[in-house]
Amino acid sequence: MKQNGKNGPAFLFKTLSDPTRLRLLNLIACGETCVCELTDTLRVVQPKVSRHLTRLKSAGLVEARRTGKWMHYRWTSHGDPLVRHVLAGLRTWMAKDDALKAERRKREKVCCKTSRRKPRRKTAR
Amino acid sequence: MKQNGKNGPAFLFKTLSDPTRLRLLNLIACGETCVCELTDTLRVVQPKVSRHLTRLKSAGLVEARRTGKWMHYRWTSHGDPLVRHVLAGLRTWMAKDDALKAERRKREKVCCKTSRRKPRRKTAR
DNA sequence: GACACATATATGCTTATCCGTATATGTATT
DNA sequence: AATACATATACGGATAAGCATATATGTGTC
Repeated sequence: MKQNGKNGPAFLFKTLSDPTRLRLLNLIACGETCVCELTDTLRVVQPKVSRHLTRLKSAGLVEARRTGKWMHYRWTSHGDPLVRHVLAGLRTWMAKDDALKAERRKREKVCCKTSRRKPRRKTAR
Repeated sequence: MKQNGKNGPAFLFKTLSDPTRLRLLNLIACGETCVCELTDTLRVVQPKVSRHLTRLKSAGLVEARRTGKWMHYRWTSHGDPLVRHVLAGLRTWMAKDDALKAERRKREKVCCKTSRRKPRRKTAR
């Protein structure tokens, strides 16, 4: 029932102390998101995204679901009270931040292979 | 009049990611506390306590007041919304933690040098 | 008041450790 | 085999611990 990662506020806050992870949480806050979408939107190399997602999951902040090759990440739905509380405050803060707002808009423009058409070629840029 | 330290959630959460700093916040949560009381209760060397308190202050989590040789630290009263929100959640969590509860009780037993001169000032929450 | 001295706290500085990143390689699905 | 994602390793930068010392205030003595 418990996640394999460490618990306690120190680990939670350390997980939240990385800017890249906050950017990831910001995008995932809009809804379930696959890794390629995150990589394309943030222009961050995929291994880096993957590593941070693993950390977010071990802290109980996000959950993952697999469909074929794609991993879909979403905000956790049944975290402990402190996690839920902090996430709520973070959502409020992120809604107001201009840079994060821009990335959320950009995410809408990125053509994700899972949700839209399936271009045979890789998504360049 | 804003704090000189960095702002933003990444810095805030990083500040909260250290166990010693959480222990300090836990003791200070009970009311204004001087440094000697913190070192005696936690059995942490004074320079270490001092550095962590500086960090907590730069993150806007605590405020300091000087009376003579003694520095009194207390939870911040006018932080930004995210700080206030996170502190509130943290207070709830800390109230339930057994180890922290024991340290709060121990703090009451520690004879602070300032207490002989005048009683501690409890701050309203 | 000027001085020496004690106490409370802060700060340099060095060392060790932690942590994020980049590159490369491995695994799984189609 | 190609694609999407994960992990392993090495490395550089950030940061905390430890020790010594500096600053600041208070107290006593003259």
